Amino acid sequence: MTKPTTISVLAETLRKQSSLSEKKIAKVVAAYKPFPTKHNQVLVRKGDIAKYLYFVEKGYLRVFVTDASGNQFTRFLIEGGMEGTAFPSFISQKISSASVQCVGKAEVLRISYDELQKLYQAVPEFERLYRKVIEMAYVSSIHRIETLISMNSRERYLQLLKEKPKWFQQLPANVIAEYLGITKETLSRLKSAK
Amino acid sequence: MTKPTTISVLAETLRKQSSLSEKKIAKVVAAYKPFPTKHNQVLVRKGDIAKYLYFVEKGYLRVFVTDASGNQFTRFLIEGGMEGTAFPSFISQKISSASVQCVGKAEVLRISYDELQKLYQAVPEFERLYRKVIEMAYVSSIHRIETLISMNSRERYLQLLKEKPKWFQQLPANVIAEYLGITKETLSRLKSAK
DNA sequence: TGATTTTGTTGACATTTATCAACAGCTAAG
DNA sequence: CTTAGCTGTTGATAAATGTCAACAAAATCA
Repeated sequence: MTKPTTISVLAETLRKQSSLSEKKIAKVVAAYKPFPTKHNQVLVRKGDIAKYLYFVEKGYLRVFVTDASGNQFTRFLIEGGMEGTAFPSFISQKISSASVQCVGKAEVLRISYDELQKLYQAVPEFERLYRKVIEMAYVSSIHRIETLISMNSRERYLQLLKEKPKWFQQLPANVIAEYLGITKETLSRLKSAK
Repeated sequence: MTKPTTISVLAETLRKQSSLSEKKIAKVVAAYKPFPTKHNQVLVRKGDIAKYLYFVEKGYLRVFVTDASGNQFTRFLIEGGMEGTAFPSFISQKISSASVQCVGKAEVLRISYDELQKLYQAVPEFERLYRKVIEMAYVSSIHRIETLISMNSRERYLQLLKEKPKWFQQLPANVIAEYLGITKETLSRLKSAK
C-alpha cells in the first residue's frame, strides 16, 4: 500500500492557479480524501461509472481503452499536480468505456461526483476554477489530436521527448508507446535510431 | 456572398440545450452578429488571434493546421448548430497555430471575446451553459483521440460513416480524408473496397 | 536470495498507408 | 463551346509501421 504522506501538492496548485482565500483552499483540500493505492491499482474499470475525480499528488495515472484483441491504448497520462478520471463517464455519470489505473506506485486524492457538486455550492469560485481545468484539458487534447493527425511516429516521439522529458525517465516504455499510438517495438527502434 | 437568411438555429439550440428564459435567449441571440461569408472564406488565419467564436447556422467550418510542406490537416469540423473557433487561441487570446475556414458556402454568426465576457455578466446562467459547451467539446475530442490511437484507417472510416453519414454527402472527400488523418487516395480506396 | 514475471531490444517479414503519376468527370469562366 | 481548374479514382511503387518470435535485462515477489 502506498499511503499519501502529504496533501500539500493540491494546496500548492490551488494557490498557484487561483486566487482563492486560504480558508477556501482549506475547504477544497478537505473535500479531497487521500485514497491509498496498491501498485498498478485499477481505480476505474471499463464498465464502471467513474464516481471520483482523482488528484495526483505523486506518480502517474493512465486512462486507457482496450480493443477487441485486448490491446491497450493510453488515452491520457495524468501526472503529479494534475487531476483527472474517465472524464466522459464522470461528467455524464454513465458507464465508462475506459479504465483508469495507477502506473506503478502513485499517491492520489479523490473527490466524489456528489461531493464536487456540494463544493460548487460551498465555494462558488471553485466552479470557475473547474471550468478552467476543463478548458486546459480540452486545449491539451486539441494539441494531442493535432500531433496524431499531422505527424508520423518519429515526429511525435521527438515532440514528446522535448515536451515531457521526465516521462521517459519515470514511465515504462510500453505506456509511452501506447500514448504515442505506436507499438513498443517501434518506440524502441526510434530510441536507438535517435 | 452568403448572407444569413435566418438566425433561428441558435435560438432553437439554446431552447433545447438550456433552460434559459425567452428573454435571456433573446439577449444571447442579440449578442451574436450575422457575419456574411464568401465561398471558402478564411475566418481565422494561422498567426492571427482568434477574436470571435462562430456559431454555424448552415454549412460547415473546418479548423485546420498546416505542416512545413503545406499539407493541411483538419483538426475539427463544425457543423450546423455547433459553435467553435481556433479554440486554444480564443481562450488565451494568443496567436493561433490553426486556421478556420468555411467549407464552401456557410452561414455563420459570431461573437467577439469581449462581448462574450459581457454576456457572462448580463446572463450569468450563460456561463454554465458555456461550460457545458466546453465539456461536450472536450468529450468529443477525447473520442477523437481514442479513435486515432486505437483504430486503423479502415476502422476510422467505417466509424465515421456510421456516426456522421451526412458528412459524406455534404463535404468534399479531401476534407473528410484530412479529418480522418489519411490521404484522399486512401479514402478513395476504402470507399471502393467498401 | 532465487524464481518468476515484466519490460525492453532486435530481427525477419507482412501489412498498411503514403507518394507520385496519369487520367476521367465535372464545374466555372471567358 | 472551349479551356482551365478542381475533385476523385486507379495503378505502381516506396516508406512506415505492425506482427511475431526470440532473447536479454530488470523488477517483483515468495
